[in-house]
Amino acid sequence: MADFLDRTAPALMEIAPQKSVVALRAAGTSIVYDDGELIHSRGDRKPGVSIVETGAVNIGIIGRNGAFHTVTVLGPGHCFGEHALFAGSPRTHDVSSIGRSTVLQIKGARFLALFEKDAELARAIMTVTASRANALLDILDDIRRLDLSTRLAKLLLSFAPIDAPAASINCVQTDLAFSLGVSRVSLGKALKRLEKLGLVVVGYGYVEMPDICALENWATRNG
Amino acid sequence: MADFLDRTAPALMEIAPQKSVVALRAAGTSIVYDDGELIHSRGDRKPGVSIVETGAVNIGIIGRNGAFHTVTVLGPGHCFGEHALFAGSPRTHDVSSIGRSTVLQIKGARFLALFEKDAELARAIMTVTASRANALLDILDDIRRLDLSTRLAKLLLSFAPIDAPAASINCVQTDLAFSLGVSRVSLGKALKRLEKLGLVVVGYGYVEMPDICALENWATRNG
DNA sequence: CGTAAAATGCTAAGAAGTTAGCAATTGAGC
DNA sequence: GCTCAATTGCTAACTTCTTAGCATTTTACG
Repeated sequence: MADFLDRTAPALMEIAPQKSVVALRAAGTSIVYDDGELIHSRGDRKPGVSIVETGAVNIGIIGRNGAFHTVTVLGPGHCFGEHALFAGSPRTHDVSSIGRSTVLQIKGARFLALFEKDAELARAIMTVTASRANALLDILDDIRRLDLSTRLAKLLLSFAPIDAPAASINCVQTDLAFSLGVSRVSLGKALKRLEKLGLVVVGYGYVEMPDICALENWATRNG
Repeated sequence: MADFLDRTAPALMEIAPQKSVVALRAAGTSIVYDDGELIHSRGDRKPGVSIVETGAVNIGIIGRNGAFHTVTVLGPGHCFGEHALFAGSPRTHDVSSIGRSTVLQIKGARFLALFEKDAELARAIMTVTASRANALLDILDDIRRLDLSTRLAKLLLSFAPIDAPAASINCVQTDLAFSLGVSRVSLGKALKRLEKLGLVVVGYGYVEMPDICALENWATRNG
């Protein structure tokens, strides 16, 4: 399940200039994590920036009942930990590995030193953070203003390749429900509403959007 | 109605070193706005950073029905517009003046030039943005995980002075409902629940927290 | 002081979401 | 090809929130 922050915001390693990428790699240590292994815990006070090199990581919170509430999933090139570093707060989320992953770990002080010297890196990390804040504000607005079907349509559209006239995405309803923060039952109902309107086709492990343009128009009309 | 981003995240002008503050003032133009005057519109593509000098501004979205959905209110020292500038996106919100306000307007290119030269300023704006992203993530998590009474308790606590044993805050229920994105009826019910537990006292235009510590404990137990 | 506006309190009907559980369908792997 | 786990579809009872409306209380101010 790739997710909104991974898609809505650019990856640090993709927008940073080559020389900054090299400097980051030199400043950190690559660590391999097994499936499910905990990378950081909420409350940790040892700040640092981590960058996914291979695989993917799950950012979320472990609730009191032990269930993991996923906030987002980050893939290669994406960074995390910079919020806590710059805000000076303890880590706000638990991070665990999805499958086997490689993560570049850079100590807080090292990263800040690079940030001070390298204005291009500074601008890149600022761009990532600003884009994420934007995405979060959007989601918050959507939750307040739009009904579930519309939010679902927007989520599905965010998975579609740009400029494609139609698309089919592989996903299970449980994950879609997670992303939107609702139950599977509610998500199923919302999907059915879209299906009745002819905007999507629901299948086992996939959702098709036969006319992305129509879906976009519908979502725009509602929001 | 001061609001969460104003309280949860530091103000740029307060954490930036004096010399950066001076440079920012020199780089921008102060403009005075009347009550309700529109400062920026959602969709604007002319990027720039704005800093509130006096008064306050309302960040929000004007819905299709014409109603203004407030996202946050920013007071003196706080900046806005940097998301759109760094993310390279059009402005995502409408900004209007609350009462008469003075806003320092800095053109995008000028701000970026300062950002490149002045690492301390870069760090300050990064700190503000990271703190805001943190706050937004927290709110999103809360919406998914906590019931309304608990979220209300956390909101009220965010208005209380630090380390005070008790507090009374001036606010109308309509504004609290807005902040939490719920109706006034639901907010009233949530307030009543807290009142029955003896955690708050509700009055006309104010809410008292006679025992902040007890309220904090209760909110923590629930979330 | 008296009045009007603002704010709160409350009700009722209905919409939407939740949990829990079970049946039916699909597909992956032996 | 069969089996079984994963996934989807659906129902029912329950909870929460919404809208709409009106009564009551409080405050501001002429």
